[in-house]
Amino acid sequence: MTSRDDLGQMPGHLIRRLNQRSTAVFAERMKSAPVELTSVQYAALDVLAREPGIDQARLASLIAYDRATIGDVVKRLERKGLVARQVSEQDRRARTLRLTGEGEAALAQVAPMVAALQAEILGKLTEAEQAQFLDLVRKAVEA
Amino acid sequence: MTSRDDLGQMPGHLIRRLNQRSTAVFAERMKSAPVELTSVQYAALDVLAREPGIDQARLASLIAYDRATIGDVVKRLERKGLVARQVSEQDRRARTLRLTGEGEAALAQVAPMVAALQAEILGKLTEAEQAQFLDLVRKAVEA
DNA sequence: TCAATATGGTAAGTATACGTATCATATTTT
DNA sequence: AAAATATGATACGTATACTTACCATATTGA
Repeated sequence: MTSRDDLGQMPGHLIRRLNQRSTAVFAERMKSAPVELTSVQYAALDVLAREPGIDQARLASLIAYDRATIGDVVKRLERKGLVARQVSEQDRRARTLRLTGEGEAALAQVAPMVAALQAEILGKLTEAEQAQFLDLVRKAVEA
Repeated sequence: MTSRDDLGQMPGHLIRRLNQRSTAVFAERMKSAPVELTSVQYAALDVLAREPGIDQARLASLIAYDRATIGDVVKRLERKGLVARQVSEQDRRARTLRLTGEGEAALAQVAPMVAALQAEILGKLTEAEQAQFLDLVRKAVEA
């Protein structure tokens, strides 16, 4: 054929397709949720439940996004009434973030669904393979 | 702590971060390339070199994207002068795609860099682990 | 053959994602 | 304290990504 490597064997391509599958499964399952969230929005709510009062920069660093992206995500969560934003008293540049009551409720309702859907993302693998895979990914993205 | 699963252990989150690393490595290496391509643009060129004359729908299916996304990708490649688009004679709805001379040259220059960068994406893993990882991903995204 | 259906492409809308620049405010350095 | 630097947030630009709707053209079926 050609001397070029097959695209379908390249890590980058395979990883992209797996991520695609992951987001597709997430979106599909969320269709039947009381509050429809994207996976990024869920991640943000999850972190804010654990660490209320952090600012956007810290939120971004905790879920590994850049500030610009998180700004928009938070804006949408605020518009949905799930997150409240407030100018920090210690640092007037920063906005501290908190879940609203509605945000807490949404997270509580959605969390079990999200936990359940995780296995489906790797549904083509046996349980042993899933565990192995997760070990490898954790190592691959390690700081 | 809480009863919720740790985000950092969830497949979806880990896969997203790995994909993030993958695209970051790609973009970083491309900065020193003669023609700067995104990974999707590279994938499109690669497929068109192997199968000249296919239309956008077929291209989309071969690299696992939807038609709308590929439409924009092709538009940008056409604007860069790397791909030529032509109304199909067999099917007037379809546009057949071909690399231009410039597109061929760009692909030839970039292909070795792309092949080389793949190992870096999984650079935190040993070679044996990389092979293992790829086997698992291939199985996970299998049709 | 003509209606029903399917398919290729585009348009519009939404949501990521990131780089760079800019502004406001903090912190550090001199 | 003034200057230099760093940092939080936003704005803007570019590029994915996917859904739904729509138009044009093909194919299928009655």
